[in-house]
Amino acid sequence: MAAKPPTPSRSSSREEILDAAEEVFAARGYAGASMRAIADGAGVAQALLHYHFKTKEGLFEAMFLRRAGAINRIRIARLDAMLSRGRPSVEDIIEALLRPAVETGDAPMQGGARFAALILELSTADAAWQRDLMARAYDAMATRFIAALMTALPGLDRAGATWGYLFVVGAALTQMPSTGRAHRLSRGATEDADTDAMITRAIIFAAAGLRALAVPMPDHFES
Amino acid sequence: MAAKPPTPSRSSSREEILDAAEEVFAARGYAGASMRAIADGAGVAQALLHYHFKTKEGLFEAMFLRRAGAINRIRIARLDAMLSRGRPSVEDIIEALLRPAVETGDAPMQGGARFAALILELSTADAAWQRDLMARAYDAMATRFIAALMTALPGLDRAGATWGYLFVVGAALTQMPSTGRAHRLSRGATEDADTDAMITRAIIFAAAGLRALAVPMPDHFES
DNA sequence: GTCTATAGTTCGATAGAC
DNA sequence: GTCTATCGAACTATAGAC
Repeated sequence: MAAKPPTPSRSSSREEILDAAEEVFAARGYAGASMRAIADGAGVAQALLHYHFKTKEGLFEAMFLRRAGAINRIRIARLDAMLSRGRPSVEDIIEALLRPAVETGDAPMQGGARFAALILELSTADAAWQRDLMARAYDAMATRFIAALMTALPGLDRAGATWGYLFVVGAALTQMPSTGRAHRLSRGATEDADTDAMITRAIIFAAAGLRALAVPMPDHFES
Repeated sequence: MAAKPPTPSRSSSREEILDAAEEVFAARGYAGASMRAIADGAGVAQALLHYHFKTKEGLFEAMFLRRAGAINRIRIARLDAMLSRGRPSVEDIIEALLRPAVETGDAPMQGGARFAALILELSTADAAWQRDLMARAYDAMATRFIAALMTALPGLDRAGATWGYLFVVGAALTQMPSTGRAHRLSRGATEDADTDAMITRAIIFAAAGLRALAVPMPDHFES
Protein backbone atom coordinates (compact mmCIF):
# COMPACT_ATOMS: atom_id res chain seq x y z
CA MET A 1 0.00 0.00 0.00
CA ALA A 2 2.68 2.50 1.00
CA ALA A 3 5.61 3.21 -1.31
CA LYS A 4 8.53 0.96 -0.53
CA PRO A 5 12.10 1.32 -1.76
CA PRO A 6 12.69 -1.14 -4.58
CA THR A 7 15.92 -2.35 -2.99
CA PRO A 8 15.28 -5.76 -1.40
CA SER A 9 17.40 -5.06 1.68
CA ARG A 10 16.68 -1.44 2.63
CA SER A 11 19.41 0.24 4.64
CA SER A 12 19.39 -1.77 7.84
CA SER A 13 20.50 1.10 10.04
CA ARG A 14 17.36 3.01 9.19
CA GLU A 15 15.24 0.35 10.87
CA GLU A 16 17.63 0.17 13.81
CA ILE A 17 17.24 3.88 14.32
CA LEU A 18 13.46 3.50 14.31
CA ASP A 19 13.73 0.69 16.84
CA ALA A 20 15.87 2.80 19.14
CA ALA A 21 13.57 5.78 18.63
CA GLU A 22 10.62 3.70 19.74
CA GLU A 23 12.33 2.76 22.97
CA VAL A 24 13.58 6.22 23.84
CA PHE A 25 10.46 8.15 22.81
CA ALA A 26 8.20 5.68 24.61
CA ALA A 27 10.29 5.86 27.78
CA ARG A 28 10.73 9.63 27.97
CA GLY A 29 8.04 11.17 25.78
CA TYR A 30 8.61 13.41 22.76
CA ALA A 31 10.09 16.44 24.49
CA GLY A 32 12.01 14.35 27.02
CA ALA A 33 13.76 12.23 24.41
CA SER A 34 16.97 13.39 22.76
CA MET A 35 18.44 12.64 19.36
CA ARG A 36 21.69 11.79 21.10
CA ALA A 37 20.10 9.08 23.23
CA ILE A 38 18.42 7.57 20.18
CA ALA A 39 21.66 7.60 18.19
CA ASP A 40 23.45 5.89 21.07
CA GLY A 41 20.68 3.31 21.34
CA ALA A 42 20.95 2.54 17.65
CA GLY A 43 24.75 2.55 17.74
CA VAL A 44 25.10 5.16 15.00
CA ALA A 45 26.25 8.75 14.75
CA GLN A 46 23.75 11.44 15.59
CA ALA A 47 24.14 13.01 12.16
CA LEU A 48 22.76 9.86 10.56
CA LEU A 49 19.42 10.47 12.19
CA HIS A 50 19.17 13.81 10.45
CA TYR A 51 20.28 12.31 7.16
CA HIS A 52 17.44 9.77 7.25
CA PHE A 53 14.69 11.76 8.92
CA LYS A 54 15.77 15.41 8.62
CA THR A 55 14.42 16.55 12.02
CA LYS A 56 13.41 15.18 15.41
CA GLU A 57 9.81 15.72 14.41
CA GLY A 58 10.37 13.73 11.23
CA LEU A 59 11.92 10.85 13.12
CA PHE A 60 9.07 10.79 15.60
CA GLU A 61 6.54 10.74 12.78
CA ALA A 62 8.24 7.87 10.97
CA MET A 63 8.57 5.90 14.18
CA PHE A 64 4.98 6.49 15.19
CA LEU A 65 3.43 5.69 11.83
CA ARG A 66 5.44 2.49 11.48
CA ARG A 67 4.24 1.11 14.79
CA ALA A 68 0.67 2.41 14.61
CA GLY A 69 0.34 1.13 11.06
CA ALA A 70 1.51 -2.34 12.04
CA ILE A 71 -1.04 -2.53 14.85
CA ASN A 72 -3.87 -1.12 12.76
CA ARG A 73 -3.28 -3.60 9.95
CA ILE A 74 -3.83 -6.44 12.45
CA ARG A 75 -6.93 -4.74 13.81
CA ILE A 76 -8.47 -4.29 10.37
CA ALA A 77 -7.56 -7.82 9.33
CA ARG A 78 -9.28 -9.23 12.41
CA LEU A 79 -12.32 -7.07 11.85
CA ASP A 80 -12.59 -8.01 8.18
CA ALA A 81 -12.24 -11.70 9.02
CA MET A 82 -15.05 -11.44 11.54
CA LEU A 83 -17.31 -9.51 9.20
CA SER A 84 -16.84 -12.07 6.45
CA ARG A 85 -17.95 -14.79 8.85
CA GLY A 86 -21.18 -13.08 9.89
CA ARG A 87 -22.29 -10.42 12.35
CA PRO A 88 -19.70 -10.07 15.13
CA SER A 89 -20.77 -9.30 18.69
CA VAL A 90 -19.79 -6.09 20.43
CA GLU A 91 -17.33 -8.11 22.50
CA ASP A 92 -15.68 -9.47 19.37
CA ILE A 93 -15.29 -5.99 17.91
CA ILE A 94 -13.77 -4.60 21.09
CA GLU A 95 -11.39 -7.52 21.34
CA ALA A 96 -10.22 -6.97 17.77
CA LEU A 97 -9.64 -3.35 18.70
CA LEU A 98 -7.77 -3.84 21.98
CA ARG A 99 -5.79 -7.08 21.76
CA PRO A 100 -3.46 -6.06 18.92
CA ALA A 101 -2.33 -3.09 20.99
CA VAL A 102 -0.82 -5.35 23.66
CA GLU A 103 0.29 -8.17 21.36
CA THR A 104 2.83 -6.34 19.24
CA GLY A 105 5.61 -8.85 19.62
CA ASP A 106 7.61 -8.25 16.49
CA ALA A 107 9.34 -5.03 17.51
CA PRO A 108 11.52 -4.41 20.54
CA MET A 109 9.17 -3.14 23.23
CA GLN A 110 7.56 -4.64 26.30
CA GLY A 111 4.30 -5.78 24.76
CA GLY A 112 3.49 -2.38 23.34
CA ALA A 113 2.68 -1.26 26.86
CA ARG A 114 4.87 1.80 26.86
CA PHE A 115 3.82 2.76 23.36
CA ALA A 116 0.42 3.42 24.87
CA ALA A 117 1.90 6.29 26.87
CA LEU A 118 3.09 7.80 23.62
CA ILE A 119 -0.35 7.55 22.05
CA LEU A 120 -1.84 9.29 25.06
CA GLU A 121 0.73 12.07 24.89
CA LEU A 122 0.00 12.58 21.22
CA SER A 123 -3.77 12.37 21.55
CA THR A 124 -3.90 15.05 24.22
CA ALA A 125 -1.30 17.38 22.72
CA ASP A 126 -2.33 20.69 21.25
CA ALA A 127 0.43 21.26 18.72
CA ALA A 128 -0.95 21.16 15.18
CA TRP A 129 1.55 18.63 13.80
CA GLN A 130 0.80 16.26 16.66
CA ARG A 131 -2.93 16.40 16.04
CA ASP A 132 -2.38 15.88 12.34
CA LEU A 133 -0.19 12.88 13.02
CA MET A 134 -2.78 11.44 15.36
CA ALA A 135 -5.43 11.80 12.65
CA ARG A 136 -3.26 10.29 9.92
CA ALA A 137 -2.31 7.35 12.13
CA TYR A 138 -5.73 6.42 13.49
CA ASP A 139 -8.73 8.06 11.82
CA ALA A 140 -9.19 5.52 9.03
CA MET A 141 -9.05 2.59 11.44
CA ALA A 142 -11.27 4.35 13.97
CA THR A 143 -13.90 5.06 11.32
CA ARG A 144 -14.06 1.37 10.42
CA PHE A 145 -14.58 0.33 14.04
CA ILE A 146 -17.14 3.04 14.74
CA ALA A 147 -19.13 1.81 11.74
CA ALA A 148 -18.84 -1.78 12.96
CA LEU A 149 -20.14 -0.78 16.39
CA MET A 150 -23.14 0.96 14.83
CA THR A 151 -23.93 -2.17 12.82
CA ALA A 152 -23.63 -4.43 15.84
CA LEU A 153 -25.68 -2.09 17.98
CA PRO A 154 -28.69 -0.61 16.18
CA GLY A 155 -29.88 2.31 18.29
CA LEU A 156 -26.34 3.60 18.65
CA ASP A 157 -26.13 6.83 16.69
CA ARG A 158 -22.92 8.22 15.27
CA ALA A 159 -22.27 10.58 18.17
CA GLY A 160 -22.80 7.79 20.67
CA ALA A 161 -20.64 5.36 18.73
CA THR A 162 -17.87 7.94 18.48
CA TRP A 163 -17.85 8.76 22.18
CA GLY A 164 -18.14 5.05 22.94
CA TYR A 165 -15.16 4.25 20.76
CA LEU A 166 -13.11 7.00 22.41
CA PHE A 167 -14.14 5.83 25.90
CA VAL A 168 -13.11 2.24 25.16
CA VAL A 169 -9.74 3.24 23.78
CA GLY A 170 -9.13 5.70 26.61
CA ALA A 171 -10.08 3.22 29.31
CA ALA A 172 -7.80 0.47 28.03
CA LEU A 173 -4.90 2.61 26.82
CA THR A 174 -4.44 4.29 30.18
CA GLN A 175 -4.00 0.91 31.88
CA MET A 176 -1.41 -0.54 29.53
CA PRO A 177 1.73 0.99 31.01
CA SER A 178 1.93 -1.00 34.23
CA THR A 179 2.70 1.42 37.03
CA GLY A 180 1.87 -0.65 40.12
CA ARG A 181 -1.20 1.48 40.70
CA ALA A 182 -3.80 -1.27 40.26
CA HIS A 183 -1.85 -3.50 42.62
CA ARG A 184 -1.62 -0.80 45.26
CA LEU A 185 -5.22 0.43 45.05
CA SER A 186 -6.59 -3.11 45.10
CA ARG A 187 -4.37 -4.00 48.08
CA GLY A 188 -2.78 -6.82 46.13
CA ALA A 189 -6.01 -8.22 44.69
CA THR A 190 -4.77 -7.76 41.13
CA GLU A 191 -1.54 -7.19 39.24
CA ASP A 192 -0.76 -4.38 36.79
CA ALA A 193 1.42 -6.54 34.57
CA ASP A 194 -1.42 -9.04 34.11
CA THR A 195 -2.60 -7.45 30.88
CA ASP A 196 -4.82 -10.42 30.07
CA ALA A 197 -6.87 -9.90 33.21
CA MET A 198 -7.04 -6.19 32.43
CA ILE A 199 -8.13 -6.68 28.82
CA THR A 200 -10.69 -9.31 29.79
CA ARG A 201 -12.28 -6.92 32.26
CA ALA A 202 -12.01 -4.03 29.83
CA ILE A 203 -14.01 -5.96 27.26
CA ILE A 204 -16.77 -6.74 29.73
CA PHE A 205 -16.80 -3.15 30.96
CA ALA A 206 -16.76 -1.62 27.49
CA ALA A 207 -19.37 -3.90 25.93
CA ALA A 208 -21.87 -3.12 28.66
CA GLY A 209 -21.07 0.58 28.42
CA LEU A 210 -21.64 0.61 24.67
CA ARG A 211 -24.94 -1.24 24.98
CA ALA A 212 -26.08 1.38 27.49
CA LEU A 213 -25.16 4.15 25.06
CA ALA A 214 -27.25 2.41 22.41
CA VAL A 215 -30.40 3.13 24.37
CA PRO A 216 -31.69 6.33 22.68
CA MET A 217 -31.51 8.50 25.83
CA PRO A 218 -32.32 7.69 29.44
CA ASP A 219 -35.34 9.92 30.03
CA HIS A 220 -34.14 13.45 30.53
CA PHE A 221 -31.83 15.67 28.55
CA GLU A 222 -30.05 18.64 29.91
CA SER A 223 -27.81 21.52 28.91
CA MET B 1 -4.99 20.76 57.62
CA ALA B 2 -1.70 21.44 55.86
CA ALA B 3 0.89 23.72 57.41
CA LYS B 4 0.30 27.29 56.36
CA PRO B 5 2.63 30.23 56.81
CA PRO B 6 1.36 32.35 59.73
CA THR B 7 1.52 35.52 57.63
CA PRO B 8 -2.04 36.46 56.60
CA SER B 9 -1.03 37.51 53.08
CA ARG B 10 1.50 34.91 51.93
CA SER B 11 3.89 36.12 49.26
CA SER B 12 1.58 36.79 46.37
CA SER B 13 4.21 36.08 43.74
CA ARG B 14 4.45 32.49 44.93
CA GLU B 15 0.86 31.85 43.87
CA GLU B 16 1.37 33.70 40.62
CA ILE B 17 4.28 31.43 39.86
CA LEU B 18 2.11 28.40 40.53
CA ASP B 19 -0.58 29.81 38.26
CA ALA B 20 1.89 30.35 35.46
CA ALA B 21 3.40 26.92 36.06
CA GLU B 22 -0.03 25.33 35.64
CA GLU B 23 -0.50 26.97 32.28
CA VAL B 24 2.92 26.20 30.90
CA PHE B 25 3.20 22.65 32.24
CA ALA B 26 -0.31 21.80 31.08
CA ALA B 27 0.34 23.19 27.63
CA ARG B 28 3.75 21.64 27.01
CA GLY B 29 4.13 18.75 29.45
CA TYR B 30 6.81 18.39 32.10
CA ALA B 31 9.86 17.96 29.87
CA GLY B 32 8.60 20.42 27.28
CA ALA B 33 8.05 23.24 29.76
CA SER B 34 10.88 25.56 30.73
CA MET B 35 11.51 27.53 33.89
CA ARG B 36 12.09 30.57 31.71
CA ALA B 37 8.63 30.37 30.14
CA ILE B 38 7.05 30.00 33.57
CA ALA B 39 9.00 32.94 34.97
CA ASP B 40 7.95 35.07 32.01
CA GLY B 41 4.34 33.99 32.44
CA ALA B 42 4.41 34.97 36.10
CA GLY B 43 6.26 38.21 35.38
CA VAL B 44 9.12 37.45 37.76
CA ALA B 45 12.82 36.63 37.48
CA GLN B 46 13.73 33.04 36.82
CA ALA B 47 15.82 32.88 39.98
CA LEU B 48 12.72 33.47 42.07
CA LEU B 49 11.32 30.14 40.98
CA HIS B 50 14.34 28.39 42.43
CA TYR B 51 14.14 30.43 45.61
CA HIS B 52 10.58 29.29 46.23
CA PHE B 53 10.63 25.75 44.86
CA LYS B 54 14.33 24.85 44.64
CA THR B 55 14.11 22.81 41.39
CA LYS B 56 11.88 22.32 38.36
CA GLU B 57 10.74 19.05 39.88
CA GLY B 58 9.84 20.83 43.12
CA LEU B 59 7.83 23.45 41.27
CA PHE B 60 5.97 20.79 39.31
CA GLU B 61 5.16 18.93 42.50
CA ALA B 62 3.83 22.02 44.28
CA MET B 63 1.78 23.00 41.24
CA PHE B 64 0.36 19.52 40.78
CA LEU B 65 -0.52 18.93 44.42
CA ARG B 66 -2.22 22.31 44.73
CA ARG B 67 -4.55 21.66 41.81
CA ALA B 68 -5.15 17.95 42.46
CA GLY B 69 -5.81 18.66 46.13
CA ALA B 70 -8.38 21.32 45.29
CA ILE B 71 -10.25 18.98 42.97
CA ASN B 72 -10.08 16.04 45.35
CA ARG B 73 -11.45 18.07 48.24
CA ILE B 74 -14.55 18.81 46.16
CA ARG B 75 -14.87 15.14 45.17
CA ILE B 76 -14.65 13.93 48.75
CA ALA B 77 -17.06 16.61 49.96
CA ARG B 78 -19.63 15.56 47.36
CA LEU B 79 -19.18 11.89 48.19
CA ASP B 80 -19.50 12.50 51.93
CA ALA B 81 -22.61 14.59 51.40
CA MET B 82 -24.20 11.80 49.36
CA LEU B 83 -23.26 9.11 51.84
CA SER B 84 -24.76 11.09 54.71
CA ARG B 85 -28.06 11.28 52.80
CA GLY B 86 -28.36 7.54 52.16
CA ARG B 87 -27.02 5.03 49.63
CA PRO B 88 -25.91 6.82 46.48
CA SER B 89 -26.37 5.18 43.08
CA VAL B 90 -23.43 4.22 40.89
CA GLU B 91 -24.28 7.16 38.64
CA ASP B 92 -24.12 9.56 41.59
CA ILE B 93 -20.71 8.25 42.62
CA ILE B 94 -19.30 8.54 39.12
CA GLU B 95 -20.68 12.03 38.76
CA ALA B 96 -19.03 13.10 42.02
CA LEU B 97 -15.80 11.66 40.67
CA LEU B 98 -15.86 13.21 37.19
CA ARG B 99 -17.62 16.57 37.39
CA PRO B 100 -15.14 18.32 39.70
CA ALA B 101 -12.38 17.58 37.20
CA VAL B 102 -14.02 19.77 34.56
CA GLU B 103 -15.47 22.37 36.91
CA THR B 104 -12.31 23.79 38.40
CA GLY B 105 -13.14 27.42 37.82
CA ASP B 106 -11.10 29.12 40.50
CA ALA B 107 -7.67 28.89 38.88
CA PRO B 108 -6.58 30.16 35.48
CA MET B 109 -7.12 27.25 33.09
CA GLN B 110 -9.75 26.34 30.52
CA GLY B 111 -12.04 24.27 32.73
CA GLY B 112 -9.28 21.98 33.88
CA ALA B 113 -9.33 20.39 30.45
CA ARG B 114 -5.64 20.72 29.79
CA PHE B 115 -4.75 19.66 33.32
CA ALA B 116 -6.11 16.25 32.33
CA ALA B 117 -3.26 15.86 29.85
CA LEU B 118 -0.85 16.44 32.70
CA ILE B 119 -2.48 13.76 34.84
CA LEU B 120 -2.22 11.32 31.96
CA GLU B 121 1.44 12.12 31.44
CA LEU B 122 2.12 11.60 35.13
CA SER B 123 0.04 8.44 35.44
CA THR B 124 1.83 6.70 32.58
CA ALA B 125 5.35 7.89 33.42
CA ASP B 126 7.90 5.47 34.72
CA ALA B 127 10.18 7.78 36.69
CA ALA B 128 9.99 6.99 40.39
CA TRP B 129 9.28 10.53 41.56
CA GLN B 130 6.41 10.82 39.11
CA ARG B 131 4.80 7.61 40.32
CA ASP B 132 5.26 8.71 43.92
CA LEU B 133 3.65 12.05 43.17
CA MET B 134 0.75 10.33 41.45
CA ALA B 135 0.21 8.13 44.50
CA ARG B 136 0.44 11.03 46.95
CA ALA B 137 -1.97 13.12 44.90
CA TYR B 138 -4.67 10.55 44.23
CA ASP B 139 -4.47 7.29 46.19
CA ALA B 140 -6.40 8.45 49.26
CA MET B 141 -9.25 9.83 47.15
CA ALA B 142 -9.25 6.79 44.86
CA THR B 143 -9.49 4.42 47.82
CA ARG B 144 -12.58 6.26 49.07
CA PHE B 145 -14.33 6.01 45.70
CA ILE B 146 -13.40 2.37 45.19
CA ALA B 147 -14.91 1.58 48.58
CA ALA B 148 -18.04 3.53 47.67
CA LEU B 149 -18.39 1.59 44.43
CA MET B 150 -18.13 -1.71 46.29
CA THR B 151 -20.84 -0.61 48.68
CA ALA B 152 -23.13 0.52 45.89
CA LEU B 153 -22.52 -2.64 43.88
CA PRO B 154 -22.41 -5.79 45.99
CA GLY B 155 -20.86 -8.49 43.85
CA LEU B 156 -18.07 -6.16 42.79
CA ASP B 157 -14.87 -7.43 44.37
CA ARG B 158 -11.87 -5.28 45.11
CA ALA B 159 -10.02 -6.19 41.94
CA GLY B 160 -13.08 -5.44 39.82
CA ALA B 161 -13.78 -2.18 41.62
CA THR B 162 -10.16 -1.09 41.17
CA TRP B 163 -10.07 -1.84 37.45
CA GLY B 164 -13.50 -0.29 37.11
CA TYR B 165 -12.37 2.90 38.83
CA LEU B 166 -9.28 3.07 36.62
CA PHE B 167 -11.35 2.48 33.47
CA VAL B 168 -13.80 5.24 34.37
CA VAL B 169 -11.07 7.75 35.09
CA GLY B 170 -9.13 6.76 31.97
CA ALA B 171 -12.17 6.95 29.70
CA ALA B 172 -13.17 10.42 30.86
CA LEU B 173 -9.73 11.93 31.36
CA THR B 174 -8.63 11.14 27.83
CA GLN B 175 -11.58 13.08 26.42
CA MET B 176 -11.15 16.26 28.43
CA PRO B 177 -8.55 18.03 26.31
CA SER B 178 -10.70 18.92 23.31
CA THR B 179 -8.72 18.07 20.20
CA GLY B 180 -11.40 18.11 17.51
CA ARG B 181 -11.18 14.35 17.24
CA ALA B 182 -14.72 13.56 18.34
CA HIS B 183 -16.06 16.16 15.93
CA ARG B 184 -14.08 14.73 13.04
CA LEU B 185 -14.76 11.03 13.72
CA SER B 186 -18.47 11.65 14.21
CA ARG B 187 -18.64 13.74 11.03
CA GLY B 188 -19.94 16.72 12.93
CA ALA B 189 -22.49 14.80 15.01
CA THR B 190 -20.90 15.96 18.26
CA GLU B 191 -18.52 18.61 19.55
CA ASP B 192 -15.33 18.09 21.55
CA ALA B 193 -15.73 21.25 23.57
CA ASP B 194 -19.18 20.15 24.74
CA THR B 195 -17.87 18.64 27.96
CA ASP B 196 -21.36 18.32 29.40
CA ALA B 197 -22.45 16.01 26.60
CA MET B 198 -19.23 14.05 27.03
CA ILE B 199 -19.59 13.70 30.80
CA THR B 200 -23.27 12.76 30.50
CA ARG B 201 -22.41 9.93 28.12
CA ALA B 202 -19.40 8.94 30.19
CA ILE B 203 -21.62 8.45 33.23
CA ILE B 204 -24.05 6.25 31.32
CA PHE B 205 -21.19 4.28 29.78
CA ALA B 206 -19.29 3.87 33.04
CA ALA B 207 -22.26 2.96 35.20
CA ALA B 208 -23.28 0.16 32.85
CA GLY B 209 -19.70 -1.02 32.62
CA LEU B 210 -19.31 -1.17 36.39
CA ARG B 211 -22.57 -3.08 36.79
CA ALA B 212 -21.32 -5.62 34.28
CA LEU B 213 -18.09 -6.03 36.25
CA ALA B 214 -20.17 -6.69 39.36
CA VAL B 215 -21.50 -9.90 37.85
CA PRO B 216 -19.08 -12.54 39.23
CA MET B 217 -17.99 -13.74 35.77
CA PRO B 218 -19.98 -14.00 32.53
CA ASP B 219 -19.99 -17.75 31.84
CA HIS B 220 -16.79 -18.55 30.03
CA PHE B 221 -13.19 -17.72 30.74
CA GLU B 222 -10.53 -17.79 28.14
CA SER B 223 -6.84 -17.16 27.51
C1' DG C 1 11.88 38.32 48.65
C1' DT C 2 13.51 39.75 44.27
C1' DC C 3 16.77 40.94 41.09
C1' DT C 4 20.99 40.61 37.37
C1' DA C 5 24.47 37.95 35.59
C1' DT C 6 26.44 33.85 34.40
C1' DA C 7 28.33 29.19 35.00
C1' DG C 8 27.92 24.68 33.15
C1' DT C 9 25.18 21.38 30.38
C1' DT C 10 22.68 19.64 26.89
C1' DC C 11 20.09 20.22 22.97
C1' DG C 12 18.86 20.05 17.57
C1' DA C 13 20.99 20.73 13.49
C1' DT C 14 24.69 21.40 9.92
C1' DA C 15 29.29 21.28 7.44
C1' DG C 16 32.27 18.59 5.25
C1' DA C 17 35.49 14.49 4.90
C1' DC C 18 35.28 9.70 3.47
C1' DG D 1 25.38 6.06 3.70
C1' DT D 2 28.11 7.09 7.67
C1' DC D 3 31.28 9.53 10.19
C1' DT D 4 33.75 13.55 13.24
C1' DA D 5 33.52 18.05 14.69
C1' DT D 6 31.21 21.94 15.93
C1' DC D 7 27.93 25.96 15.93
C1' DG D 8 24.46 28.49 18.19
C1' DA D 9 20.69 28.29 21.01
C1' DA D 10 18.25 26.71 24.80
C1' DC D 11 18.19 24.76 29.23
C1' DT D 12 18.57 24.28 34.87
C1' DA D 13 20.68 26.08 38.52
C1' DT D 14 23.60 29.15 41.39
C1' DA D 15 26.24 33.32 43.07
C1' DG D 16 25.77 37.52 44.95
C1' DA D 17 23.96 42.42 45.14
C1' DC D 18 20.00 44.93 46.94
